[in-house]
Parts: sequence; C-alpha cells; structure tokens
Amino acid sequence: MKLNTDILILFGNKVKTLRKEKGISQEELAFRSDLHRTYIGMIERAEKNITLKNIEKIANALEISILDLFK
Amino acid sequence: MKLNTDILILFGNKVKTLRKEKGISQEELAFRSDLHRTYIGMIERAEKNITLKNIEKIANALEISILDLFK
DNA sequence: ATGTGACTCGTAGTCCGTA
DNA sequence: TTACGGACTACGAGTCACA
Repeated sequence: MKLNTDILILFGNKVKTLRKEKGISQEELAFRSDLHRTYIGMIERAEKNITLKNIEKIANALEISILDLFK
Repeated sequence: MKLNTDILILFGNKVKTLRKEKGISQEELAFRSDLHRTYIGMIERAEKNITLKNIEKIANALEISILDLFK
C-alpha cells in the first residue's frame, strides 16, 4: 500500500507516540475508537489516508482534542 | 449524500469562514488547492468525509496550518 | 458564484489469517 | 503485541450538466 506522504507520516507518528504515552496497545486503541485493529496499525505506519471522522474517533479514544494531534 | 456529522459541520464552517476572510471564492480556493470546485462546496456543506491529505491541501491553499483549521 | 444528483473509479476500512 | 498479506465491501475522490 505504502502511501507515506509527509502529513500521513507525521500523523501516524503522533498517534503512536500519544498511544504509548497512554500505555495502551493498538488493539486497545482500536477497541476504544471503534476502529479495526489492523487499521490502527496501518494509520501509524502511514499506509492509509485517514478520514476526518476517524481522526475524531482516535482523538476521543486518546482523550485529547483533535488540535493535539497536529501539534 | 448528507453526512452532516458534528465534526464535518465544524470543519466545513471553518473552511468557509477562513475562505471568506481571505476574500476568495470556492472556485478560487478549488484552483489553489488543486481540488474540484464542486468538491470544495461539498466540504463546506459537510457532505463529504474529507481525508487528511485533502485537509492539508486546503490548509495550504488558505495559507494556514492544519492546526488553524481545528481551532 | 454556488448547490445538487448522478455517475465512475480508486481507496478507505474490515476481516481472515501467519509469523 | 505488532506487522503484514489477501480478499473483500463501503464509501471517498473527482467530475459533469444543469439549476
């Protein structure tokens, strides 16, 4: 798949970092955000071009604002 | 289409507001962001669940950071 | 200058696995 | 626990004619 645009890499790394800070697994984040386990992995690896609604879901699952995902 | 989720409405309104502040038309924004005229309209009306790459395009076209789109 | 319905096509997103 | 693959379905991307 390999999209790997800058913005996707940036976003994926941010999710990964924030997820680890919370000390939860991809599976747990997937569960909390109501997204699929493998999909979370793909986002962190910048292999998918995530949509706005799912960005919101992940922000909620991480208990942060969308703003924090782009800092 | 009519998606109209909160986050999409919020985002659409933000784009519209910022676009008008810059004093440009949907057509002009479409041109600058390399997206279609009607597509920009759909985003402002919250009828499409936009992806991250296109969010970036619009931010660039408005000469702002993605962060500003979520404030 | 913008809204809308209809359309094609590519990809977002799911689900099954294996290592 | 995560990466990655194949196969699949749903929906976003992108365009058009017309109001």
